[in-house]
Amino acid sequence: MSDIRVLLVDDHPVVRAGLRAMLADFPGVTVVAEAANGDAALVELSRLQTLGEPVDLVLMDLQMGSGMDGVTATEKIKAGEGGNPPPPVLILTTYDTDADILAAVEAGASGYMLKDAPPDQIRQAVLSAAAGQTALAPEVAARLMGRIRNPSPALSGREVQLLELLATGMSNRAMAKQLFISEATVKTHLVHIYSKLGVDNRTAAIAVATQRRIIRGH
Amino acid sequence: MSDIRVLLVDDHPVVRAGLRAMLADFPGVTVVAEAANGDAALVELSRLQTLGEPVDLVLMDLQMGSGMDGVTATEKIKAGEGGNPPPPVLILTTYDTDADILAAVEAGASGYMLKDAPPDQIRQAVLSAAAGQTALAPEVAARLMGRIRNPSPALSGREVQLLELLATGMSNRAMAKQLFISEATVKTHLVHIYSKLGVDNRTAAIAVATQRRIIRGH
DNA sequence: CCGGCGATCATCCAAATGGTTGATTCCCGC
DNA sequence: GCGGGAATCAACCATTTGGATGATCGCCGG
Repeated sequence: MSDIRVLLVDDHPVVRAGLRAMLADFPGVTVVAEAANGDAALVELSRLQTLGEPVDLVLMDLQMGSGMDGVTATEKIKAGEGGNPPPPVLILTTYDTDADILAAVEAGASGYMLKDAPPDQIRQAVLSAAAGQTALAPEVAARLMGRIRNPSPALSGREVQLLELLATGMSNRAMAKQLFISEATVKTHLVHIYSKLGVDNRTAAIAVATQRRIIRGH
Repeated sequence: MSDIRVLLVDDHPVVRAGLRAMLADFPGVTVVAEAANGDAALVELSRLQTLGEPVDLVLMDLQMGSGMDGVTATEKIKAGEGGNPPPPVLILTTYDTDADILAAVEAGASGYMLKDAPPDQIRQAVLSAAAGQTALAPEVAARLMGRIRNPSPALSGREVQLLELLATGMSNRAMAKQLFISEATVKTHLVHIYSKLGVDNRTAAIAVATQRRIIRGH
């Protein structure tokens, strides 16, 4: 059986070097190309396919300093824009906020690992994802489990989106413009968010959402 | 002349592997130890010194998932807690926010590089820092310049205190009670805070203050 | 095919927040 | 001792937010 052919996507040369070194120690895995962002990744994907050297797995960061972000790139890859058939996408990133995980999974990612994971965990994830299985970091899996077991009122995708804008300090009007909806709708969403989070104003909502890692607090 | 002896400090195994691989390509540089956080770094430093194998340079991330953060670790290293004489500390991190840079420089860091820097830039920085010189990433240098030209007004202690309560989601009335002052005073403070931070509402103030690390957002 | 939920919008009203002006006290530094 | 900044408070007014009610539309699952 031939090696798993991996495409690395990360905007940090240091991280790419680390993954390259790490994957070199895994038997059965070969890094065939690298890219610094989503745009470059799509280019690499189709380039490799036209060469008859398809990629078996994309290992990608979510946050990219410049160019297309990981979620968008994942969507495009899964839509077949990088050449068919689309390879599994394994997300390897720094943060484990609900919003990030949800977005990645919805975009079609096959796995979600954290960069502080030990090499062995990363190895397992790479092999699983390449084999078409789902690979979630224990922390991530636990979070999703807790979310299912706990009837903690789940925020809808739109509500999380609102929360994220909220945390940047935008007013209702600004959010309405940004999302192309009316202020009335923004207010409706906010009321729902407040009741689900058990708070009664926007700042408290941000505090709780940040604490529960629903959104990122950096 | 013997090699520059480097201690790597980063909570991500992937990043450590990347730096290790990268530094291995630099002639005259040897990685003698690694640590996942500030506490471990201090232990390593004194351990190596008692072994008569002192460290010439500490290459450290600012954000560490667990344990002592980079700024605190830098302070302690410079205070001689890792064994004397304290080695130069080169910060290699992801973010270039004003507060981060300031804090690192004030803590005594000899340099501040970004992880998305090309290997060559990192190599230069390592050599400079080990030679006792200051090494700043171009982006960072530019930012510091802009900061000196355009200094932002400092918040008073009371104002920071207000901000902290604000970030927990408290209303003006609640903060007034908590601080034993009137709502009017709370509002006055808030207005001052807004103008100093260049915002016009409380959520934006929290966003800016969190980003600048005036308050902690986690 | 029907019920429920998410997303959208409207209206009305009460409460909180934001902005302004002006004033007092205290303390620090020149 | 005087100027200035920090901290305190008041009164007023405009704007924003919060809360309640009700409604439409589209989609998904039983």
